[in-house]
Amino acid sequence: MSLKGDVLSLEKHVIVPDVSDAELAVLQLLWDAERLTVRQITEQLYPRQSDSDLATVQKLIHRLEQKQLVCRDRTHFVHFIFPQISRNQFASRRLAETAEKLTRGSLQPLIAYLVEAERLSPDELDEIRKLINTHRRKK
Amino acid sequence: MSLKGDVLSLEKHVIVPDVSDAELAVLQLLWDAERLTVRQITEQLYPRQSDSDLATVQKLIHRLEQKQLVCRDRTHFVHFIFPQISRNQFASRRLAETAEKLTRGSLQPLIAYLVEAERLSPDELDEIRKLINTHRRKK
DNA sequence: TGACTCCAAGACGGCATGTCTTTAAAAGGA
DNA sequence: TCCTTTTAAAGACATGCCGTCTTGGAGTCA
Repeated sequence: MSLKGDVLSLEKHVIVPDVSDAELAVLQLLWDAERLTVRQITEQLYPRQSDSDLATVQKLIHRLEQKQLVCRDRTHFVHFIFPQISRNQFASRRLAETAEKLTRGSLQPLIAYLVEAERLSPDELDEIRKLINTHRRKK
Repeated sequence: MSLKGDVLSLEKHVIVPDVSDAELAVLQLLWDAERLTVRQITEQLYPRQSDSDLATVQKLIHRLEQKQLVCRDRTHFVHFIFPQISRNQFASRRLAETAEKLTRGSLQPLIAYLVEAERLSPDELDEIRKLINTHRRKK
């Protein structure tokens, strides 16, 4: 598997709004399933599935919709919810923004940590090495 | 300058509490200055320097102290405030925690983004390459 | 028609955050 | 010494966000 993908086509400086824990839980389900109904999401997050649980998920979806992170198919009575951003895009943009805030732009500490703390497999390290090399040649 | 340093001695899974924007502003000053008094911090963050501004900074320091991110030298009437964690440690741990939360452990997207989006200078890329190489040799 | 499901809107308490007030103690100058 | 200023500490407060819950209206189906 390659490290490349939709991450490559990212435009810079696109601000992605932050999300709460509950909102993130909804997004995670959507990223795994591609599209879900509010009931399907509630089934997985709130086993009780009470009326208010359904309403809670509706509210979370509504807020995610306002943030342009999900969208609805409203053609039918029961709406389908779609993620409007990929997990990779969301993660990388949020992380880049956080890094900017914490280190004033220097991303060295994070990379060093990731490499040294053995959070990356040998294969991943190899992929990164290749990425860096091809990137260097382009300059 | 080397990428290595205190980052290398990180223990894994050390949770670092998140901080608010105002708290981070205080930390940034402390990281630049090594140690400061509450008044010195207030001078830079609140030009007015009113009584309540002083108190606000006191409160921020107090909360940072509870989070073990700063400590006080209380031997004199006017306390000196010290950072208890380096900028690199704080940034890398917070970023790693965020990455864990967003990508469920896979850190590939982030690395790929950082490399491709040209958020790293040639020097930084070179440092990372060296890090990876020495790390591979150790295995 | 009646029972059920869904969506939308609003209300609500809890919590974090930044600000402000107050009090007591210490410091420093006249 | 006395008085003023400065500091630290504690608490009160408004605001906004977050997750939850209730309600009302519309659509679906037996």
